[in-house]
Amino acid sequence: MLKKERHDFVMKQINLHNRVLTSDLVQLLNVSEDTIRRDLQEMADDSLLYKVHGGALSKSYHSTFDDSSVYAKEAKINIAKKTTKLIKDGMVILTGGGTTIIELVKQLPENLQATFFTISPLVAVELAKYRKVEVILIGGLFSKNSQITYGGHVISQLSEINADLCLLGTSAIHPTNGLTDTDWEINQLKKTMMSSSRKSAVLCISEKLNISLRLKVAALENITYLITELDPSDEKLTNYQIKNLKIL
Amino acid sequence: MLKKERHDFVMKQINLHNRVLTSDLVQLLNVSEDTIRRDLQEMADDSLLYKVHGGALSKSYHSTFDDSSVYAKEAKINIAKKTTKLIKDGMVILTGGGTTIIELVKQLPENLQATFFTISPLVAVELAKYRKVEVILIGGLFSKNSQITYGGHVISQLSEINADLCLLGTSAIHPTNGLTDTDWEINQLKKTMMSSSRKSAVLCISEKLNISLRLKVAALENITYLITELDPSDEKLTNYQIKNLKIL
DNA sequence: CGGCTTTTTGCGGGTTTCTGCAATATTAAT
DNA sequence: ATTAATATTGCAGAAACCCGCAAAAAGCCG
Repeated sequence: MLKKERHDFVMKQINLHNRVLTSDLVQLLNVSEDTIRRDLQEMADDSLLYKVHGGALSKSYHSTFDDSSVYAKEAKINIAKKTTKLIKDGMVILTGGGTTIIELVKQLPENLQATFFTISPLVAVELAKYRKVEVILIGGLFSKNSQITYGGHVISQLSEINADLCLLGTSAIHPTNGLTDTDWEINQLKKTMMSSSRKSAVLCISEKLNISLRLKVAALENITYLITELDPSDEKLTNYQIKNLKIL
Repeated sequence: MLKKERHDFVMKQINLHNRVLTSDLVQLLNVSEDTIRRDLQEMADDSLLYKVHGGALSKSYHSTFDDSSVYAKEAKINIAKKTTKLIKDGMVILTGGGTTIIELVKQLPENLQATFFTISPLVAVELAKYRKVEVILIGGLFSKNSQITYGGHVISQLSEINADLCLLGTSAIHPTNGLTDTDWEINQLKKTMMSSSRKSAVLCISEKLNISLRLKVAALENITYLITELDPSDEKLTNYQIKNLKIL
């Protein structure tokens, strides 16, 4: 293995995962730690990556820190962390799009082994960073607004899936009106996704609570998990305490 | 063993394995290390390969990863601008993935009204910025390496399309061996895409010229346009001047 | 053909690069 | 504060490299 080949390999890993661990590289490339460290050092000198204790990070990842533009990021990370507990090895999961879901994907455990169906290209790209995760992107018309695929073709493919868990972002949720939305297409998609999954989890920042929109997606009774950044005992959630709905 | 013969031998090895070791060549060709080194040095001067400590690497291999920074980008923008002239309102276009294609999409005229089918989520996201462009993302298994969808499902959907123009990035192109690739899946995809389109354009930075890889995608005769950053009259392109292939 | 130049090739010896080891210091985490 | 993981530093052997030289091979010309 030539030095340059190692460097290329490292770059590939970094572009893929946004980070590398020294110890992983030692195993993968079968050389000593010193060699890896020297490699990383050199590449850092060429400012191809950002070296840190234990490995290295993607340069772009650090400089493109306008991730902060994601609204209510803290809350979403909190939600994401709770949600990961629902996800076990071997599961088949169906997901929509949205920043909340993307945040969730970033929080998944490194070695998760699962199958994800998604209608969101961005979620697919993010999921692809996990080695043991199989990603199936459901194709169809591509929506400019919501950055997901939609239309009859998508619906028909979704309806053929049999997933363990369905992860949905939220437009609005209300104690009596349940899950609602404004866009008819998205409404259809969400309905289909829920009926294709045994269980469904609704990821919802607290601001979306107690809002009701025009189109009904599902009644509270048909949701399995409601996940917010609040403590499950928070008083804002008392109205949602019904049988069959687990609040996390 | 004449020098020229050695050089040819080295090129063959490099096209096959993407790399050679000085020590291997010494054994295989039965000459001294110095001779090999001199050979590699000369070939590197002619920029036929990339010389490193211990051997040499394929030019294409090397440039795939990290050279996407500045120099290649200029070339890609140049290619993109030429390619936009092929694209007219009302066309149905099929595209693959890759940075060259992304660059192209960024250069499209603001008010283009066309239909794009693509297997690349990133291309889809980029295309979605154009108001009058309809984007259909073809779904299927999602490849972690190449960031495109692939597999039987994709192939079967591609084969149902009837496009006006097919835009392909290039792994390697060669005067006699035509368009080639290393990955079997991608090979299949490109073949299908070409047969689903009336015309096909190959976007190719000049570094990828005169390189031949293992799997054949198409003969030069079956390509409609070859687009590089060079002037069409550049001598590097003379070997590609055949009937039916328009060089831009 | 015989001398002349040029090219090619191998060799010796000195230099640089690469890589792993060991001892020591630093950092992260509990 | 203690411990385990990770970094740093210097070193040494091996491998690869570079440079100049000279012999052999090939080309050139009268």
